[in-house]
Amino acid sequence: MLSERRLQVLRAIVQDYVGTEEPVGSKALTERHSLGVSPATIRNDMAALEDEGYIAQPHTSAGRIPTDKGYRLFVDKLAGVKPMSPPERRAIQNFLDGAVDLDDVVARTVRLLAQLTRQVAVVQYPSLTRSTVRHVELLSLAPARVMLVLITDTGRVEQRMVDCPAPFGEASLADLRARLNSRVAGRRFTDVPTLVEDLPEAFDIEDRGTVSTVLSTLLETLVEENEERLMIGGTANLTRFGHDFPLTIRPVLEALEEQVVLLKLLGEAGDSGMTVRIGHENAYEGLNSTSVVSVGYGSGGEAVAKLGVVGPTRMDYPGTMGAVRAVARYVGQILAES
Amino acid sequence: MLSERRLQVLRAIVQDYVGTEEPVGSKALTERHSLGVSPATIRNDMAALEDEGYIAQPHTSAGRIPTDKGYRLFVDKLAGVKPMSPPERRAIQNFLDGAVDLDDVVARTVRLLAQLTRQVAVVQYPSLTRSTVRHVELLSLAPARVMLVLITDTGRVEQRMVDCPAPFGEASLADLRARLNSRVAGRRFTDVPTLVEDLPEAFDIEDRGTVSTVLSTLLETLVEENEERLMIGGTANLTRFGHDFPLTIRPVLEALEEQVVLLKLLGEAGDSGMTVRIGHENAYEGLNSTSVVSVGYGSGGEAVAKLGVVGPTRMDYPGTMGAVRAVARYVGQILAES
DNA sequence: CCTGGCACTCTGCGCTTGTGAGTGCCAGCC
DNA sequence: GGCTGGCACTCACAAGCGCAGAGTGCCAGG
Repeated sequence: MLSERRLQVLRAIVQDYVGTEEPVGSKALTERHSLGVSPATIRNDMAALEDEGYIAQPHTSAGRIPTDKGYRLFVDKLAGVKPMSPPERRAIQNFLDGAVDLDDVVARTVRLLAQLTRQVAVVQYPSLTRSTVRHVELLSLAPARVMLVLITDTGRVEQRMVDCPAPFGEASLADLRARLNSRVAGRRFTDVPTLVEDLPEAFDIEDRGTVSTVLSTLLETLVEENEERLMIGGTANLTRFGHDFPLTIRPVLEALEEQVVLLKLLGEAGDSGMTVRIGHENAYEGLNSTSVVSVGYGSGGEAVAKLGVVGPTRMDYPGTMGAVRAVARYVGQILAES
Repeated sequence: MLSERRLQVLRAIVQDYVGTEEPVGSKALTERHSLGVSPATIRNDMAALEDEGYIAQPHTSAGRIPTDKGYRLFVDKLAGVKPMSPPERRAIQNFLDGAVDLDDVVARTVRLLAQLTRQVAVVQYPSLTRSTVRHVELLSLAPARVMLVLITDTGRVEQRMVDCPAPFGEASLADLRARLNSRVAGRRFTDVPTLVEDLPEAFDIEDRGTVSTVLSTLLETLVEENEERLMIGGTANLTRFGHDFPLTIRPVLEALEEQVVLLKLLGEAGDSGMTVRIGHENAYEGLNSTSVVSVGYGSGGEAVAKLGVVGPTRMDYPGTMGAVRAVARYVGQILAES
């Protein structure tokens, strides 16, 4: 177990390193923090911290930098979440309030997060599977061609073309529309399959094929869109990384383009509360030198999707966590209102 | 006027420089291209080309590299568009054919373009203003709350909530829906305002307020969405730029995040045919060391939006132009089918 | 108008050296 | 037992130097 002072030393190292981006030595530490002991003592503490794996030296006879394990301890025990200041909160709210539709909400959220944290922001669109159906609309575009439009409670809209096996009258279409909506409107997406199971039986034999086709397209939409969408922004902030660019930045950009990777990343994060994944804690190799701070957001008490930021392991954790939490909270409010 | 051989020399310089990324000297030129003259002669030609501003030396006594003006001449006079090979064409078509909806078409196009050109790809969503209305749907969600859904011929869907000044019956709504569609379905977006101008007059006095509200929301949607959306991809390819990263890559990433800048960029490009903007020809400062190759695409003969790639001025112009043209062509086909 | 030759000018690389920050360890002090 | 000052040691990094190589411009001759 580490003594209180050694924890203080670790905290000081993390703070200084985050600020200066340079390995921090024992002398500098005593000068910048009033620890009440001499550099030599700090050196002993540092040696102990290094033995335990919390800090490391880039080269012999250089200062120390925190390891992933060191950051982990810092985040868990030594640092809180820095709340946003009232003016910042107002700015967030004002900025998000101007959104006109879901796309706009997501786009604004990404921009906001990227600006606040000066890092790369990732925002997942509200997930279909956890949402409920607001309305299903069917439009006849041609005698045997129907457009299916699905509207969710979060304002998301999906549409699909359906080629019917047989012509389908306007009256039957209206009938199907009415029956469909009375069954699924307001229900969760996951419940839809069982709710519509026996629907074809209510129709004349010649329409059943078409009804089945429409329904299976609807179910497909639910499943397919389960591969959810997301939006990223602030990639220019990557250039603030170390100056050892190409090697660092490349895999990160690649990871960001692979939405699958990102979705998995967000998915793995805990369902409630904020999750911080530091360096090698990220399963994806390209993100081994980055940290991901993520949190769920939602219109009610329940999370419908996640958002977060990706930045260097050497980041301002309290500030970043504060910004992420605040943004998630306000986005949830906006969604609840619309 | 430049002699034929000097043009050949310029072409050779561009090709070699694009290939090797290093300034090319007179000796190397004679070795790699059979120009039939000695290095000394080439030197004279180079001096002439430099006087005319087509090439430049990074430092005294280094090889030459093409200037923006040099690339311009190369693109205009010395190089054609390199057509895609049949297997490549098939691959493009196969890849795009798998798309399930408009978002997917755009997403796949971006990926494809980025992979083919190994550069940053930009694809604009089919523009609303140049599209036609396929259908307008009105849904009553609450007595005084209507959802407006606009579906375009390119498959794009926009929706808006409308808060009505007075409760609006299901019958009136159906009436409005029918009248609205009979007027605007199949018409161009730009024509809609005049087409619906006198519509409120056809309704009872108590409904007119609501009808006007709905219509003005519709018109707003048309205008607002005129600020069009786009998707970008392949930013990881930026890391293949020079090794003088931070300075080069940063402004480019920033430009790519500013959709406004990109839209302007695409907008400025000629409406028909392929446009190549080289280096300083780009109005936006951050893109002064990049070239943009763009072209319109559309479902019919007419362009509904544009797509293109952003890369270093030192790019393989014939290959890039070939890829951009081929992709645009196939995307147009896909859109026409759906 | 082309060519070969020649002197000149740079950049880039490898080498050496010096400096400074930082460490580890030890003996002494409280 | 824990803290402190002192001391020798290690390395990364910057500066200075010399050298090789690539490339140029120019000129005289074919």
